[in-house]
Amino acid sequence: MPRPVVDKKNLILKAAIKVFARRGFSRARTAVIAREARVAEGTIYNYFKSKDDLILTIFEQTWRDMIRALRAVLQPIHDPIQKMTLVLTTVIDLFESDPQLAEVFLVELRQSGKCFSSQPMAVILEFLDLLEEILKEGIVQGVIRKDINTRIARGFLFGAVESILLGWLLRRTHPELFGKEKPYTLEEAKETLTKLFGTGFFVKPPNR
Amino acid sequence: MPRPVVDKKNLILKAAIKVFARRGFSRARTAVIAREARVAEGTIYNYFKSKDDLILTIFEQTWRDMIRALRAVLQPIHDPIQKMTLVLTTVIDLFESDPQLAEVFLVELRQSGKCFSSQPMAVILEFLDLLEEILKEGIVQGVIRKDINTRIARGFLFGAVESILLGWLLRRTHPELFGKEKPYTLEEAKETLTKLFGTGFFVKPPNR
Amino acid sequence: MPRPVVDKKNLILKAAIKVFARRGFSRARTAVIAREARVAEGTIYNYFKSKDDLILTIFEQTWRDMIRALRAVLQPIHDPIQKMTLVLTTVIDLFESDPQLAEVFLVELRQSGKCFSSQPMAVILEFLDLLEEILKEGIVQGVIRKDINTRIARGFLFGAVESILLGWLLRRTHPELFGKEKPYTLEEAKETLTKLFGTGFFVKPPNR
Amino acid sequence: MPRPVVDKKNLILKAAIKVFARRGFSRARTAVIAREARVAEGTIYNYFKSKDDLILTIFEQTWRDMIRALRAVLQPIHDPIQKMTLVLTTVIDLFESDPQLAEVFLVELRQSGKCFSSQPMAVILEFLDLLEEILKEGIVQGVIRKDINTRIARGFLFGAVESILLGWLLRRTHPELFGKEKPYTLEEAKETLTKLFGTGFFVKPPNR
DNA sequence: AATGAATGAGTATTCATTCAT
DNA sequence: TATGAATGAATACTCATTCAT
Repeated sequence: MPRPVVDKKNLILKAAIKVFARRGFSRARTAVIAREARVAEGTIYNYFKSKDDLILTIFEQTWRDMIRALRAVLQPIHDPIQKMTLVLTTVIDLFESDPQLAEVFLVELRQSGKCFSSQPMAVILEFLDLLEEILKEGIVQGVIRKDINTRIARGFLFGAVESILLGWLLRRTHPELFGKEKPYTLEEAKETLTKLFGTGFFVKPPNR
Repeated sequence: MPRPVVDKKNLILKAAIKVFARRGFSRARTAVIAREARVAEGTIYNYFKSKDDLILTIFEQTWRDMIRALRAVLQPIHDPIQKMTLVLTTVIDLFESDPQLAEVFLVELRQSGKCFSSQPMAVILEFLDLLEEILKEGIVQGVIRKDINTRIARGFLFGAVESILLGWLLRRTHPELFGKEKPYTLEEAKETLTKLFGTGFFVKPPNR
Repeated sequence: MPRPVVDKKNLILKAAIKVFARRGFSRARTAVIAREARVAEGTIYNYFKSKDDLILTIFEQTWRDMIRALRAVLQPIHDPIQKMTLVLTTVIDLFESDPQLAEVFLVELRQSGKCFSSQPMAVILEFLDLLEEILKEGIVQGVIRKDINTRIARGFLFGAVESILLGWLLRRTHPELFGKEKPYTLEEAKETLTKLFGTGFFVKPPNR
Repeated sequence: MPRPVVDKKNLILKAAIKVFARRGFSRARTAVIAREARVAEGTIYNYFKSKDDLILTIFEQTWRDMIRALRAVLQPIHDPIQKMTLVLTTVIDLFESDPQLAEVFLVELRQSGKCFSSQPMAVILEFLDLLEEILKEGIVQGVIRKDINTRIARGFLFGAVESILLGWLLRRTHPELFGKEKPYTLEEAKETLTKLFGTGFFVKPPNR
């Protein structure tokens, strides 16, 4: 009855995040991931189907965990505005706290050629659904304007968050691209997002 | 007077767009691009440094042309709101008119591993600068609220456009991902964008 | 009295024959053999040194059993012609009764890279010796011509049997290779073998 | 207009025969074949689909050449007995003159897992057809007995030749397998073959 | 400029075998 | 004996790029 003393699957996942962030997806070698995880190369394939499966699992698992956690936290809140703010800032905070994970999600994942296949899209859609639910609640409660297509609007919110994170990340990793531009903090970005989200989506702007 | 009877560089570029859209960047073979362009494999390398250079050139050239055209059209217009609307809808219209180009920009480019390197970022930044200029004009003219970081806000606009286009494209290419969702038109998306942009950014929302 | 309830070694051997016949030697997976035998993968290695050892053991054991059985049956017979006929038809009958075994011997064994090594050759040589003994008896008794090299002649007989069986097997497994050829039965083949073995191809043999 | 100064395809084929004979098919490395042929590894794949294709081509081409040459030589001969003798001895002589080729055909080919697929079988069948034609001519002319199934008989002849060659080859490459056995020459083997082919094993053949 | 045969660096994955339990 | 998770050696093949013509 051989007992896994340690959770090898997790070990490999952690190692993969590190290596993907360091070298990029396509330049990351499975041999290096194995060494970093202190397992044999073949062991990776006891837990994952392929290198693609590895990055897709990282993606999916992180989002699923986040969505589950969000739903729990959202439960007792009733104000849709507060809910939306919580969701958006939570996502940003997660990636701020783990820039390697952010790198993998925003940059490296796209190299895998699978990033728009059904597996990862399913979880993204789940997140988009969460956003849309909140928008709809807001409409019902009369705090969100009702003359918008929520399916489209949820995409804007997602796009805005991506844009914030990607801008922040690239300024960290490739500052030379931005010349002497004064950088901004994620705190500022969240504020701006909240303002624009708020006054963009709120009912009763001047004369509507 | 040895004028090239045909513009081979352009021939290659067109062929590349077709093949990238059909097979994806990494699965696209330079040999196939050459065949499609009816040139020898080596000829590609008389005009382009590498396969990466090929997709990056497509990217850059398209954006530069678009930015140049936009600046020309924008010249006589003074209303920043009108300007911004024109910019955003023009971008959307371009990709709507050439879905293969959209595929290459939104999906395939990301596989190249160079998509966040200085060459393509420079032109994106140029576009972002254009957006920011308009925002600043709007602030000066008092029609855009001034309590926002324009550097951050321009990113939202860009992210929103990307999100619209990617959603539209994926619904075309992978409808199965979206189940029975009722699709939306780009026309609807532009309307929603204008509404949210407008009432989000305008001065004099309720009590500010 | 810890008697194994079942003979695992034999279980594994039977499973291996099945899998080798189904997938071919090199495409046969030890994991599949283990599953088929309802033992753990490692258990195979309690009984066999390697995958090669497995197929070689099948080969060797089958021949050894056959040779032992043949010697017993041959004992009371004195006519060399009768003996030879018995030997050849017995071999053919064995494989006819177990086509999977035939597949393994005639086709799969050859993939192992060990099929001409000393272990399996030893048993083949033992069979060839048996054939040669009979030929020599025939010569002594004056019923087999004495102007032939028995070492060479025994090879012919073995080759003829192989050719019969291989032809029969391939017509079963790959009928498409033979087009519309009318197949033949092993019964016919045995008859032809007996005729040609006895008196050759020529009409009116010259004067020996 | 790049001109191949040397026939690379042939160079590769020759190198492959050498390496297959030296190391065996499965232990032969494509890198070594390339080095031996003084071409790049990739060049092999400009001429051959795979490593399997390489050995299959060697097999097929040699047999096709032999069959073509045989048909030419056979043309003016009318005596079926003479024809058959010529065919069998020609095959034996070819392999005697090129033991590496013999090694590849009799031993290494079998490791490829493709040796009974349609491509190589087709050419073997062509050779078997040649043998059968001769047998049938002999029957028509009344020199070959007509009470045999020629389809089966041709297999015996092929099997006999294989057995001669394999015995001869193994005695060269693995003499230890045969203990102190006095070896025989291919000359002796051909004689024995001719005798047994003609008149069989029996002394004083009965009355047919 | 054009050609296309030649190049060769580069690696994910398999699976027979082991060994701690 | 039995287990099965862990191991890691081993390698054919691709394809972007070059360069002699």
